[in-house]
Amino acid sequence: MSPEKVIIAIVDDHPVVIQGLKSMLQNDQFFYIAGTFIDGKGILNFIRSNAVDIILLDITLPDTNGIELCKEIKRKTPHTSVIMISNRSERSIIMQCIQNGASGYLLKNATMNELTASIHGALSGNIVFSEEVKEIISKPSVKELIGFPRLTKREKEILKMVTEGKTSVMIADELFLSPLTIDTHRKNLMHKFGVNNTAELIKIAIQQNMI
Amino acid sequence: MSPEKVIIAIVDDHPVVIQGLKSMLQNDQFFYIAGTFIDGKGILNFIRSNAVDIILLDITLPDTNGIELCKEIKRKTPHTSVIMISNRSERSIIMQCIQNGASGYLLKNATMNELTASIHGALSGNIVFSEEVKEIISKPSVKELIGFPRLTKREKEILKMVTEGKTSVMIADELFLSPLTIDTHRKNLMHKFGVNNTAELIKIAIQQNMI
DNA sequence: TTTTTTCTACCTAATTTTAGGTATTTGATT
DNA sequence: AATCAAATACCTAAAATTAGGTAGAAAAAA
Repeated sequence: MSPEKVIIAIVDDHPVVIQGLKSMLQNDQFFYIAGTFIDGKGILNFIRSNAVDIILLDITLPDTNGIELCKEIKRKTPHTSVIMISNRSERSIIMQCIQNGASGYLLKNATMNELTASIHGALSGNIVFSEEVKEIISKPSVKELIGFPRLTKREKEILKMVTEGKTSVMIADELFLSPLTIDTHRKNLMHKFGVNNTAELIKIAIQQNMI
Repeated sequence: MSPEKVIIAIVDDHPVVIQGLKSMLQNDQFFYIAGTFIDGKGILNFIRSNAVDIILLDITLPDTNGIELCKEIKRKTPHTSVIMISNRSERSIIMQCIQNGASGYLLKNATMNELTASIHGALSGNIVFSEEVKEIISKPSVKELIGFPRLTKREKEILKMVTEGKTSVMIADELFLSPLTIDTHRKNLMHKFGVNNTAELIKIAIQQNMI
């Protein structure tokens, strides 16, 4: 491998997509595909001992979600650029990825030209979007203008359990915590979302894809 | 092209997926890819003047949905086998496809082996599924067995207001009813859905698109 | 190392929901 | 006219949530 090549890793749980990306990128002599992975564990393990320039990362993965994984990758190897490749077009998701250090966001219907252009763009330090994504982020909806609050790990965990219909006592049992602690977290969650009861909390959480 | 080759067409709105399928199938000397299409119009037009053995068909397409398209294809060219390729794993969707004449259903995380095996299987007149799909169709979910309950007009109205975060008192005020009446309706709603609290009620209602 | 955030846990009290019922009235269907 | 589903309203009592705090320990960031 000549040193001037761009080292690329692909993370996607769909073999077809991996194959597609690989075959698209192999046409370009400047790209070298160092590895392909079907889950988060695989890529995290790989970057511990291998330098990678670009990671093409799917949002939905079997063992974790791409948004969290992106954060993790940027924390461990900040010099690696992450380009998200997803079929989710919700603005909130795109924004979260950028927040977590992603250098770009492409929908899966992106063309080959968009893909290669994005990689070159990301290498130059730009944040890159496919055409469709650009449109989505350019017009924030009224709802999203408020922005959704940033939740802690624990809060996300408890929010999920609340949407599953579990009571504070049940959650406390499951997490080996005091029910009073769960109540505090619920209180904080409602305060962050600006709502007054569980019903609104769940509705917003589902609408914002936070669960 | 030698006549004994299997003539294949691919329909998917994601260039990456098309590329992936193509590159997977090109390794097999018995397969000939006659065309790739990103929408329903394209393939319908193509089969008017070209014989095709197998169509790999995505569920989600820009101009129509794969389920209807499958029906249309089978109506026009019954000798062509359609294999659905989708990332939707809902039992109801899979069943509809089979109903509409599909010869198989693969999830997008299917392996290359599953793909080629499915094509050969479909050519032999079998209906083929990837492993994961087999599991899904073998065990109907509890939810689907029960089916979702029939709600009365009033119940739907109150369910909607509950999901908006309104308390029984607020709803009662708005509808000029006793709060106790609202409680009864909520009780009946929960009973019909088989849940124990508002959280589960809302989650199910949203998931079933009842609100 | 210092600072800040997050997680933990408690207090009191009011409000709301949930679980068992029962029962009358209204409106449609037979 | 009789019947049945739907809508209304009530009873009691337990369980759960919500609102207003405070505060120490642990973890992460600066």
